[in-house]
Amino acid sequence: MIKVTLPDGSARELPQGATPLDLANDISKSLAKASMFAKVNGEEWDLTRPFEGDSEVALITRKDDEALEIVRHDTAHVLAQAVQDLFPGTQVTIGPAVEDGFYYDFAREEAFSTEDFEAIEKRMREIIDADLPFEREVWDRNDAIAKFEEMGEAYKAELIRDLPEDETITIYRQGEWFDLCRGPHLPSTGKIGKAFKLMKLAGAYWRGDHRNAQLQRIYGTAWLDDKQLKAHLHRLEEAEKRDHRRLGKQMELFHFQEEAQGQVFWHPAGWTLYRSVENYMRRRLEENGYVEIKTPQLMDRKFWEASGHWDKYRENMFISSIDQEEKILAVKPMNCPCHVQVFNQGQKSYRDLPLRMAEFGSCHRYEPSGSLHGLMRVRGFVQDDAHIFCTVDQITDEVTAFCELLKSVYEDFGFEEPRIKFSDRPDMRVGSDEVWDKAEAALKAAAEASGLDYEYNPGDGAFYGPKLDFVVKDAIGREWQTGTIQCDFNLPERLDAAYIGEDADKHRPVMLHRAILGSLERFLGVLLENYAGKLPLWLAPRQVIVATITSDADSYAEEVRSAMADAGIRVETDLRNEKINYKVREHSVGKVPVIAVVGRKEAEEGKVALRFLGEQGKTQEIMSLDDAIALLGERALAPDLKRLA
RNA sequence: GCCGGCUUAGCUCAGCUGGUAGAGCAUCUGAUUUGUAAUCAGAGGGUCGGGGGUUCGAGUCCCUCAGCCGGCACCA
Repeated sequence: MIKVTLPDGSARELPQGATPLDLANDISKSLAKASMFAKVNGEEWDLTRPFEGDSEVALITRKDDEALEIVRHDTAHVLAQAVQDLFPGTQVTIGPAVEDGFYYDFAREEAFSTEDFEAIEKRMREIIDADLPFEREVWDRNDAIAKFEEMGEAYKAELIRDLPEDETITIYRQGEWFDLCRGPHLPSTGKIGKAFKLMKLAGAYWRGDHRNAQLQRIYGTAWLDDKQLKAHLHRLEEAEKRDHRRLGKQMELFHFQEEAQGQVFWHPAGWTLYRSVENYMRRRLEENGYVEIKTPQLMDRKFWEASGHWDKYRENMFISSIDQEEKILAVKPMNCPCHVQVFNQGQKSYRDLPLRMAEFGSCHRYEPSGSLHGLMRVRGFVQDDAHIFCTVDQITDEVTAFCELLKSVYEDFGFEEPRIKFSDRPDMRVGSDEVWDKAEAALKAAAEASGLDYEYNPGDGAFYGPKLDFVVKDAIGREWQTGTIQCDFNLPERLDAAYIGEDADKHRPVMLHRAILGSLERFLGVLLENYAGKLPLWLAPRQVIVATITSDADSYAEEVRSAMADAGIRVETDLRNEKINYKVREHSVGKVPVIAVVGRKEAEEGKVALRFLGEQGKTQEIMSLDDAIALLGERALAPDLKRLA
């Protein structure tokens, strides 16, 4: 007999060779039915895998979050079997569970088509209906390699070869078909259910390296039941509606065209929004002790060579030359070398530090064509960039102050707290290891002093220093980096930045590269998606539409518009010969936050009827024009100005 | 950049196996003066992404280029 202990501390005796499933059945039939897999002494364990002696056991049921992961992983196995059944000669590679579903990467000469999905899904359902048991087998390493090679599964053989020597090689069978897999799996394919759907086809490099062969990836989504699946598909549809590219068109904010690939044509409404954000940011920077500068678009390549950008990013830099001159100018891909030029003018003293130098810096980068994505990834963009020149001792305070400012800005824009990543030295970098040790230690200490909750992202730092990145999510869960702060001991050296210390000697300052919004373009994209286009009053390009009910109210409407405009409200009239229903609908669809309805009654009484977006069905607020102006004027203030008021 | 898909009116999209293009909305014109999410009627609008080919004939088939979309890779 063996003794198993459950999480609540209770213990049971089971015969030798008993499995977690036996345990579950011993407790109750319903538990056995709901169980998906087990954790035995902390290790993930199939329900049908016998205990290996006395154990501590936790049964994971459908209610647990981890259950979904198993279902997805199992669905990936079923997908692989279905594909190999239908398309002989296709090699399998890897197929993990991911957020919302799973994928499987296949190697096959011919391309799959989404038209194949129907047949594949059908075969998958057959495999699930067959209720094939998942059977775990431990194999000898060399036998496994030989077997997979014999089967023509070169990728699988390579995977096994690269596993650590002491790793137990397990394969899982489902009927005739089997795959190398660590497990665990459900007891049988029937337990997976059918709440899955193949979603999309994509290319993906073997082991994520573009120098390797490209595989064909099939993405699917999988859930515990149809209701969850439907809900997920519905979420995707809703997310599509708040795609900033679609909103940009609907709200006439901006457009793109192929003659200026990756660059934005801002329309009047979009530019109004852009300026609201920029002006807000400018005030926040000023309030926080920054000075603002503006530097050239084109600069001699020698500065980029000195900084190291030319070596690392030459391929991604636009250059400019002119017939009359030999020299090559680079269109600036970033602002730091320019800021060092400003810093280097005149002699700086330790008393000047920390010097916080900001620029709404317009930059251009030749981003790979496949990476361009609406406003989120462009070739021409503006950063709310700044460089803080400071001493080593000042790093912690400056990082802390920066993080505080960033949090406050994000709050003003209505964002949840962003995810934070700490990235250290990359393989391709400048500077000695000693300098990197210093920079990483300083940044980490500062992050910890600021009480940041960050994840470690090894090897992903900038080539000149480690960084903290701030990441937000878009409408369909894709993540975009916005803010950043980077600790740099290298560029001051390479670009010869210096200040005179207390000791009257020359010293190198540390540069903290930092941005809060990152690229204004990207931030606006994220902002639009975050609000699904329904921007708060202070950001809305058109804040109020004065809509008339009959033409009798035209002159009064103009009076209202003019008074509101004088109070600084962005307001327009709609005097068209249309029904009020029509106007209300059109401006609501157009995401105008406030519609001021005026008819004969309002004109006679000097009032307006305010209707607020997103409050459909709620009664309008009727008030005097003066009260309306006071109310809207106050509500339309940017959050920082509201705090001052 | 790589893999796959898409590109038809200002916008959103139909157009089967090849027989010289269609809807809704928008626009314009007229009528209607209207009380909180689409008033009615009429009209105009397209070298079907560019180039090349097959064919008696191409929006439809083939090649090629570009852009966009979805991933991957990249992201100072």
